[in-house]
Amino acid sequence: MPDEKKPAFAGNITADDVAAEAGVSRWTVNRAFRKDASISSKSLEKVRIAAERLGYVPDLRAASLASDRSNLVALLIDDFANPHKLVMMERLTRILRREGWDILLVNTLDRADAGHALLNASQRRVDAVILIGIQFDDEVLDTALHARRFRKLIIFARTSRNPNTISIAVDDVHAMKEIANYVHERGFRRPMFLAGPRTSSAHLLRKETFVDYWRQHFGSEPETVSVSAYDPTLAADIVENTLAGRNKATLPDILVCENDALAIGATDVIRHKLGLRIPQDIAITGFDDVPQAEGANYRLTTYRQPLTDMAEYLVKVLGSEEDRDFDRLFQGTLMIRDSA
Amino acid sequence: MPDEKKPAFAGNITADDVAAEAGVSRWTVNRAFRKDASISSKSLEKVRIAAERLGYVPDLRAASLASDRSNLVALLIDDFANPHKLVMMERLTRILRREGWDILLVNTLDRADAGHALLNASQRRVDAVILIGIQFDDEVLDTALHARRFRKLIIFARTSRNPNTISIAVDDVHAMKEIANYVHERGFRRPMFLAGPRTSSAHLLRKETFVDYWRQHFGSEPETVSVSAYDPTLAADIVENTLAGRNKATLPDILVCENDALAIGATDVIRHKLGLRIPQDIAITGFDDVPQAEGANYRLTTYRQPLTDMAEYLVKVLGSEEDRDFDRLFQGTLMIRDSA
DNA sequence: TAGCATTTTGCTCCCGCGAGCAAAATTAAT
DNA sequence: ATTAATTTTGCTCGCGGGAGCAAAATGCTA
Repeated sequence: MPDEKKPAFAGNITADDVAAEAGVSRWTVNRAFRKDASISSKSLEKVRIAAERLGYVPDLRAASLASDRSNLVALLIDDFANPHKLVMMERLTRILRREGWDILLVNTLDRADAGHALLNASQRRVDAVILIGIQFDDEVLDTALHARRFRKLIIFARTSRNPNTISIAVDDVHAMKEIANYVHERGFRRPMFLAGPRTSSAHLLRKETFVDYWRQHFGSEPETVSVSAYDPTLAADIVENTLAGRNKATLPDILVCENDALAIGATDVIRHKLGLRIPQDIAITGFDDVPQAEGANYRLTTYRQPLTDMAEYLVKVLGSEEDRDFDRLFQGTLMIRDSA
Repeated sequence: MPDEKKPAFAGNITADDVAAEAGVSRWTVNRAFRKDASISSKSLEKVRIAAERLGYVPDLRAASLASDRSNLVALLIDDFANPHKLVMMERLTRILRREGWDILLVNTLDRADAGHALLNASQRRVDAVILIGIQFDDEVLDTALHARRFRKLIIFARTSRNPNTISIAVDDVHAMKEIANYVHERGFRRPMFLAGPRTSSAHLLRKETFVDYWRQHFGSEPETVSVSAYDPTLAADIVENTLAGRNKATLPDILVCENDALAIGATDVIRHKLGLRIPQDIAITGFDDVPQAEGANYRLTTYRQPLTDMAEYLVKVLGSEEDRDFDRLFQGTLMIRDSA
């Protein structure tokens, strides 16, 4: 007694069924669903009609198993408190899907979990792994690569020193020098650098570049403070503790932040807890250009990463057979707004 | 001439290789990697060692093909401008992964794309589809269900009237009544309701509930305004256009927003463009309790959804064989802060 | 219309693993 | 020690489709 009111679970319709219905062989049916296959328009039409009637769609697991191509990429991500992650995901998922790539999303809980996350992806036989998390330092990457079961490992929006990876990122060194120059030009003299987690080796680049460049060109040694995650809430706490009780003389005149997540947290606390005005009492710069940076509330001077270009480049890399590893740096744009 | 400096692509090691290495049969190797299988601890150990040496991990595509269980769920999402989506994704991915579910992420570009997105998921033979997008109205759902090739269709964080779906959501009706009562108690008399897209049939519930309840209990008819997406930037524009030029008498005394994304955009523009104080000149309430709602900048009075409980319930539903469809409503919590 | 080149179709043999059963090995009971 | 009960192991067959080749069908030329 079939349950009429509920749509049936149609998982068991196979190419053989369609073949029988259309009066062709199974292989002709499969060819009808492959874009490069040689098939006459007549049988294509017959198959289309039969497939439509039966509600058939090819099984990508089986296709993947037989062809050794999954058309799946794993996206390993963490750091969900950072609003920029949402932007990156949107851009990547949109462009990858447009090019026919499906995405396996893996939330990498912490550094110890990174290996499991990679293993997870391996078992699905993904064609490539894209890392947009921050937990993947060189040590983790090495063990991951040891047991690599995917063709490409791509680090997105972060530079990597590891020779066996492909990295697609903005040119941090160039960017931070541009920021440093801008800050100095605008007359700021006592910058403080607000950095992310110390463990995040790749991002150290921004801090190091800024501090070294400032020291060499403008003499003084900038103060630096570190937050244990790219989380506005944590940044707010640290900034409050660091700056509370300072007076005009001891307060930095600008807070240069490693990214917008930190800058946003800092802005909130500086205005509402410390009661200071931005940029008059203290200016702020960020990095990433998240959507809210442009809004009326923050008007944050920041550095825009060309995410769309980077994502387009990523799909090009995925499509190419070239398996030589390399890095690719993009140039961003300084977005000057009211905060500095 | 093997390339020594680069880790090999180890995709071709199969259970047969491990079997030969360990001196057992292929099936014993596979059993060693299944948790419910009957295997002696001696051969388990032998297999573990051999697998470790060869770098073997089972192929989940093949396992899925043979067992008709993929342990994969598709997560269909859109509306990336809404910060609450990031929170939902974090919670869902964390809990699903903990329970052994892998996630296929699909960015549903627009309403017309919804069908393709579902098809996409079908072809990977996912065990279930989770919808956290807003594009899925009843019409789209019906065509989706027509060709259903997955066992469960779950609508998360939204109620659905469709009888063939499972929905897990917060009790919007109860919530909006609670908000309406609170607003009235605090002495507000001229609320304006800021709603999301008119097409989003499910969310209409919040607006309708608030407006009807207010009219019935407190006499007056609240003004309502609609924004075409849950995007703070768009909300800001609409609010500015709507409220600009109004004086004390014509200005609403409180802006009740359908969710925090709208409330945040409204807050920014009310403060920085219209130059009004919150809550003295105009108060604001939201819905969702996104992380920034608690921050020093917004201090938003809003309604918290019990996301963790909802996600835990979701994995329970996924695990059960029960395929009767049903809805489950959760009770949230009114978070009273400074904005109202 | 014959003769040949070119498409189109069907087929064999895999891809890597699981269900379910029969044979073998181990353990328990008498 | 012998037999029965139980666990462990190996095996056949199938999951749904792809690569690559041979057979069949079609198009083209003279």
